[in-house]
Amino acid sequence: MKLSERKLKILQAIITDYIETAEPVGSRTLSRKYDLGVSAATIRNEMAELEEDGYLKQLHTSSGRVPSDKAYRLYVDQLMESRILAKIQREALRESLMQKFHEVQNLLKHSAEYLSQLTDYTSIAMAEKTKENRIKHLQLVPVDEERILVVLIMDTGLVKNTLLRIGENLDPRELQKISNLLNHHLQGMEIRQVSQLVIENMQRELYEYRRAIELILMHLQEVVKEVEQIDVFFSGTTNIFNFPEFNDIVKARSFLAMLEEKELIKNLLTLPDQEGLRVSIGRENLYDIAQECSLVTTTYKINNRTIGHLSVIGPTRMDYTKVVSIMLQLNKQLNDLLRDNY
Amino acid sequence: MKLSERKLKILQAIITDYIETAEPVGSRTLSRKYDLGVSAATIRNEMAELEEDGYLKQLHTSSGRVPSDKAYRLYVDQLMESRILAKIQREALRESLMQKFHEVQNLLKHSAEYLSQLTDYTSIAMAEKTKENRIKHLQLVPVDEERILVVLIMDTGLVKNTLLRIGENLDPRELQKISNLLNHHLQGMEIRQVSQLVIENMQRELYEYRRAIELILMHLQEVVKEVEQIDVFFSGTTNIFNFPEFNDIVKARSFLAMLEEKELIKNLLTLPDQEGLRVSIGRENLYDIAQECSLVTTTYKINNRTIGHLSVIGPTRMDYTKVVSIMLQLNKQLNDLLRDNY
DNA sequence: AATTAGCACTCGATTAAAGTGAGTGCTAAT
DNA sequence: ATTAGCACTCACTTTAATCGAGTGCTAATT
Repeated sequence: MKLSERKLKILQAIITDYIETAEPVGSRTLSRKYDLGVSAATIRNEMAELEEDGYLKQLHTSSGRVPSDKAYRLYVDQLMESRILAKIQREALRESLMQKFHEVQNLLKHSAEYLSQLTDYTSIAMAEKTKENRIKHLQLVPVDEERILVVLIMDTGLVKNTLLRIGENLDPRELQKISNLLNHHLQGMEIRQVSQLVIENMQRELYEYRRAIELILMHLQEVVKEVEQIDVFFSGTTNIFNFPEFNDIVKARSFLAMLEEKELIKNLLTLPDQEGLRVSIGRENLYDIAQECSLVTTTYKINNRTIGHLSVIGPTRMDYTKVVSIMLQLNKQLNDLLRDNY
Repeated sequence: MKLSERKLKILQAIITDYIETAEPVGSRTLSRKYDLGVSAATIRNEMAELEEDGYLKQLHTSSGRVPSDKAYRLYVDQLMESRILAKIQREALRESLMQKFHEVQNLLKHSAEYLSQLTDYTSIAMAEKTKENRIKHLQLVPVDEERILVVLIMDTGLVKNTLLRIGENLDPRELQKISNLLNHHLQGMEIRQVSQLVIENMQRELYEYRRAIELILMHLQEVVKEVEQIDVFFSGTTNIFNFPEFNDIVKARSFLAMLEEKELIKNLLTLPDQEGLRVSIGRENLYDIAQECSLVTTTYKINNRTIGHLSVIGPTRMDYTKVVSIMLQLNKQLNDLLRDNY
């Protein structure tokens, strides 16, 4: 069942108008505001049919109509035309990203900040759990007589450093020796894979430091446990107050409460393994609280392993054109950066 | 002008009741609910005088009365008796903090999480700018052929690591040599103090690596610039929806918007250089938007240098007794931890 | 002299009723 | 097939009426 050219035109006008005004749109407004070449009465008839087909919804008998999730889906898939960001804006973006690139862990976070500024919606940055990350390098750094700093570099660029109070007083040369041994045995492994056997092997090899080795490895296990917590960052959360759909305190509250549920956010962002950019609209989201929201999400990888997601979340009445354009741009720039640096 | 015993008793009852119910309290409720030994009429007369003295406010002629900031101040300074946390709770807290202690940077953040959970208010963790931090140790770690990891340890326990793409291919021994040189010259200095002269000295000393040395130092300058941004973390922001005073969308919005103003938050938390615990009530805060809020703030130091602040923020009608008790406990535990580890 | 009971009064909050207007569906004319 | 016309619907706004917790004042009581 395909929609006629005219129905599409009307539907597009309705969606555009509703995205702009957040008010249910009626036939009269439509015929006056948009040049559709037919009268209000005709539009009324077409609207009735669009409603039958599930593209429009009426809040009550005597109100204008509002696009359904199905309509937004059609809009995103077919009607919308993505704009290209101005070149200046593009280059400013690139500049800013470059500057923030020193610390990999913060890249997503900073990107989220730009994203919420550019789109005026709320943005989410989520770093993937590092469960399956492999050790790339491990370094022991002396801090003072009592303590060392353990620096752990993963293959996805994640760097984790933690203080460890070590009983013995080890000089830098000794530490280097232990570092070398650890690197030799652990490189390319997942930390959780490190078995008792491997530990014993190492202890045998450097018998005089067997206590230190044990301490360090116990410590690493704990650190990894900590790292496995989901790391979610938000920007522009108060932007939702700009949207009439959240103007009621209960809605606003439940939106903000939703953001605090890390598990839920994680599931919203990671759903199917889809390439590039994903738009999920309203009831397409499996959680009740998210069914009046839409998300536009992109996924980032290093070495073909997902390192995180970036997402824009807002009401289903979202300016998809704007958001998608901006995210496509950002996606491109970030991917370039990641490719060049990893 | 001192308040009579009876006035104090009445005032205390009013504050207690208002903190509990958030409703203006009238003379009748008061005489019924609290055993004050006098009739409602007498209370009415006393209340009228308390209002004259600025301890109570009336929203309109025929409403009950509400404590003023002045009343809260009196309450916090004289009437309130801080409870002691149950021993079990105390030990659970200690346990949790210990576990999160691996990374110094995250300690404040995690503390804030506990704080908002325990108090049911919003909590703020703020790390001090590191402008004046001194370099404790600096380590160059090889990552692969092209890049090294620069690990910077400050005397306040802050650790910062950043990737640096370095042109030359340096083997670990060479890197160690440069590390040593850098440490020798830079230890105990503030990064911003590192002058061109120092750099030239080092370059002369290790002439063959002069390019690497320059690169690293340029890089450090940039990193420090980045670190100087204020780092603020919140927990339990949606708790404010539990308070009737923020039940109106405009108030809730402006509260949340206030939190997003990092500069403002910084000024709220750092005001006077006061030891221990500080309570600032309503209009005592210099910013308009914060004048309906109270903050309870503690400051943390390492080596007598401030490393950060922890704060609980909520309506002036805050359960000061609860919040202050909890914060005193946490403060003690954290200080113990910091003393033992730094 | 201090305390208390009694009472008229105030004023925000709640409820009820009336009025408004944008939008619809249907019918008949074009 | 399209459009003008019209009666009808229903959320939203406005106005009026009522309610009730709380006060201040006065006169009686301790």
